Amino acid sequence: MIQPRPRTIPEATVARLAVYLRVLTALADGGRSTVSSGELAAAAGVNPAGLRKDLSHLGSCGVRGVGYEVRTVRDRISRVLGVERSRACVLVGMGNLGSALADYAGFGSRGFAFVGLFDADPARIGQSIGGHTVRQMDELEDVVAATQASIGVITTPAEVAQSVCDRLATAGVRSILNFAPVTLAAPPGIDVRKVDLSVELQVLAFLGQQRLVPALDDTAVGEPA
Amino acid sequence: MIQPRPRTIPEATVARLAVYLRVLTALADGGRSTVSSGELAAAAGVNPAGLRKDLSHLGSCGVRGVGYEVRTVRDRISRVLGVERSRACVLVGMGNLGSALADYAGFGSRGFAFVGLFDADPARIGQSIGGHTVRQMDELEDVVAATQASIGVITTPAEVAQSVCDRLATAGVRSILNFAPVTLAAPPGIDVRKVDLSVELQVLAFLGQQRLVPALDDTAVGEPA
DNA sequence: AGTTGTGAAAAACTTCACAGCA
DNA sequence: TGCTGTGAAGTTTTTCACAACT
Repeated sequence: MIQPRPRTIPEATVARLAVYLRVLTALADGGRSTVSSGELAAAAGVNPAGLRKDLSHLGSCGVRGVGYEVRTVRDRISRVLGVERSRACVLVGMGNLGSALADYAGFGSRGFAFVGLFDADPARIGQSIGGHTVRQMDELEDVVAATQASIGVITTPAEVAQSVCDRLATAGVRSILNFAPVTLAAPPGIDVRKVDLSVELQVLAFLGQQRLVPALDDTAVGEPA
Repeated sequence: MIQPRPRTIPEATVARLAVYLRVLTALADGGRSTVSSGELAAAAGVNPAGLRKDLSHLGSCGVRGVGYEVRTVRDRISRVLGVERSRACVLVGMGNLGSALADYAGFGSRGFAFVGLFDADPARIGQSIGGHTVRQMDELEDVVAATQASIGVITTPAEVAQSVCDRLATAGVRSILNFAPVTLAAPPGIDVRKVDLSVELQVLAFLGQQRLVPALDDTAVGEPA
């Protein structure tokens, strides 16, 4: 039984492919035609062998002794990641973070189009952010249905995030990116991914602190000096 | 105080501890005195056995047959994560995202204090965001030195992120959280952590698309067109 | 009974090392 | 020669299963 390419690409690989795609796009724009795994890996901050293994998941297309053809690999990653077709996203919660996302041009070039911005605060409704008008929550279901939006982004306060999640799921969104600092429960079949900025900072702080400790080995963790 | 425990807590565990801490804080505020690993795990979105293993890294303190004492575990995680003492952070790049972070109250309660906001754009200098005044880049080194800031957050455009990173590192910052969509090179001993919002969306989109595909099995991903 | 703490098994991921090919 | 592609080894992380304890 021949199964040369397992149909599933590891999640860790997918995340890195997105990074490679960015680097390759920049290289292609700069007129570069080939790269070696070493150079590409350095630019992406990963190990060269790992990069080669990642690329091998897309039925890889390097040339031994030479390297990878920039545009070929770029296009192949685009195709696998589905960047080619644009995906409709709705964004709920137009506070500072929501506004920042709505206004960030980088998403458009990566195949994401915000087709609806929503907020519960009447003061924000009607405002224009990143070329879109903020709508009231009532319209959420209709917009999702009309635009076939498949992705929802939640940037609301934590208290309402779950109910927004429920509404998005019911409305037909299939993937949710959650910035609210709560763990969301979603029906099976709905993919929820969480980005927690405080957690990132805390991990960073912990690692930084840990780097200093191994000398003073047995002083307990929290001794104030 | 004997310390038979290995001094290193796995990074994956650290990230989850931060999540548990949030849940425990909410429970404590709600007057709850004990939780089982099952309930806590559900609230944090993880597997109960994994949660127990995570907590075991802090010399765990559950009661068999009963569960964990909410405040005890909360305090212990706080101590290990170093949330108790406040950490000085500087933030460079006061666009939408930078402003959102500066204005987010959640950081303060988690032990992070922004002690300096910086931007290169003269139009932004002097503005007040989240109770702090935006300063010009010239002052970066002085502020880092004066405040002993150990964490730097980069929310600048990609093009200048590397130079900001270099300046932060030279100024004495030891950990950097990078939101700019580039991979930064930093001197050894400096910890860089990256949050890439586009990558998160792309992974989400890929996983969503992948869920639909397994039917059409052999239409190859990489047919050279 | 009910729940923790943890060794041991399993899975996922990373790195190494080198064969294979241009 | 130089660089890719990949099996194999190594490491980390997750999951399981159950003894230990209240």
